[in-house]
Amino acid sequence: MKQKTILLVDDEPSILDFLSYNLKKSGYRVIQASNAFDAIEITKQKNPDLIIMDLMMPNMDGIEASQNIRELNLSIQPIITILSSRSEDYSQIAAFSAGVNDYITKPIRPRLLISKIASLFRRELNPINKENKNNLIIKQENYSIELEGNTIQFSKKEFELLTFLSNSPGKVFNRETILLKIWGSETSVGERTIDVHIRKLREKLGNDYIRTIKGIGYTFREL
Amino acid sequence: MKQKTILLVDDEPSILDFLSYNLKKSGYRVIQASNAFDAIEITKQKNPDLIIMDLMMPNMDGIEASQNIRELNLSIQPIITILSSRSEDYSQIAAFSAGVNDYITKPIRPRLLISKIASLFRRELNPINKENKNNLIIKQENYSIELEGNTIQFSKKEFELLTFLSNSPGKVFNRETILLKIWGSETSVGERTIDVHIRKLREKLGNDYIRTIKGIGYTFREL
DNA sequence: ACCAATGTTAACTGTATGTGAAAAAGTGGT
DNA sequence: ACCACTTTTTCACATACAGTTAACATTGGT
Repeated sequence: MKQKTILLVDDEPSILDFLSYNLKKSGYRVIQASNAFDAIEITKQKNPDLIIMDLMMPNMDGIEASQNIRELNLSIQPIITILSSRSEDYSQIAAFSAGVNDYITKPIRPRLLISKIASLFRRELNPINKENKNNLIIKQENYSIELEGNTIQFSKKEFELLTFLSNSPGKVFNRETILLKIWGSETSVGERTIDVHIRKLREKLGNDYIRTIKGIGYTFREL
Repeated sequence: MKQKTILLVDDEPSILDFLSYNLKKSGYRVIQASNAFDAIEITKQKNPDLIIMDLMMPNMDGIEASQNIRELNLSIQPIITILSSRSEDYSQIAAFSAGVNDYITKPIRPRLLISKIASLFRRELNPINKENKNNLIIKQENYSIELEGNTIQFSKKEFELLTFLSNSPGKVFNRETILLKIWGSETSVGERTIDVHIRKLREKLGNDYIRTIKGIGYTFREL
């Protein structure tokens, strides 16, 4: 699926560069900010999947910034991780209540960081159900599924949308979120496009699987 | 009392053996696993009382494994303890939010470990029952509610109103406040609209949850 | 017992979504 | 480079439903 975007926030350029280099090498898209205010602005505009933010910064510290970001009430909440030096680790409790998801202490070991990030993202993926839930078997390989014995072919977009929804049965996704997750943050495609794809899915699956929550979005039927 | 079963999970055989020896000597039944996947399987099958798991393991780390185990929703939740070396202690926050009960740092002092385990078993009363207080579970992401086991669907406005009221049980909100919070400051919508929505909520939930305080407003039942 | 506040029902309406068809963009073979 | 074909997106119109209103019924506090 879509490449993950990470926002780095630190007032020390050397740390920004060091982290940036390591993260890019691992295939992430990286955005940098040198202070908390920029970080908040960028978060609004770019919807990063993960924010790694220094604790000590001039003007506004990472915890305050984190709180501000949570208060934006974005429909897709970024994962927020705070960087701190060992001596500052007393503030972990405050951090947690400010909406921080994780905590990393300096000095940073690149390999540990990368595996930690991977694990954070894995944890974000909701219950993974490629399983046979109600006769519906999803075959990743060839964009097809088996429904009550019959194999149904899907196009790429259809398949992505279907698996995205069905990976979190019951959870309601708004259009904004769907666009971001399937199309990515760059693309600007009309919202009605989603409807059309939903319709195609319903055409193939029948009307029982995808439900519309008017004013909110779509959801894959629970159970 | 029944003999307690402890599941040890570590990729280093030497640690497994070392711990195993000490625990068995203290009268515990010990099962070993060398990776997280096996650990999850064994947990399903053997229902250990306590799991002691290394933090750093290939493929899946202890915190992730812990989360996976919690998500199994076993009727008897094992106590989960994470083993980590001193230098990794930044991850404690992530650990606790993943359902880990305790944390042990290497190097391990056998006598300390044994007494710690004993104390863990003593406070065995799992306070992790945030479920069914008043049988009503609000699933924010699904725009749905579980009431005594049944899932009930709500429309957007209904859901907003319900969550607003139920977030402050016992507190009485007047119509003005409700309008402001749910409809916003701009909109001018007749006051009777609220009544209609309240009625729809009561239709779905029964009359026991939302109470009218005549002349003042509405309140969600306390407790 | 009164009457203002709230309950209830059904009809109305605007807007979000459904739908068909056609344009645009992508893909692969010759 | 071209064509045939598939996928994706757009557009224009139809429809359904959530949200609202209005009209009437009922309640409960003074």
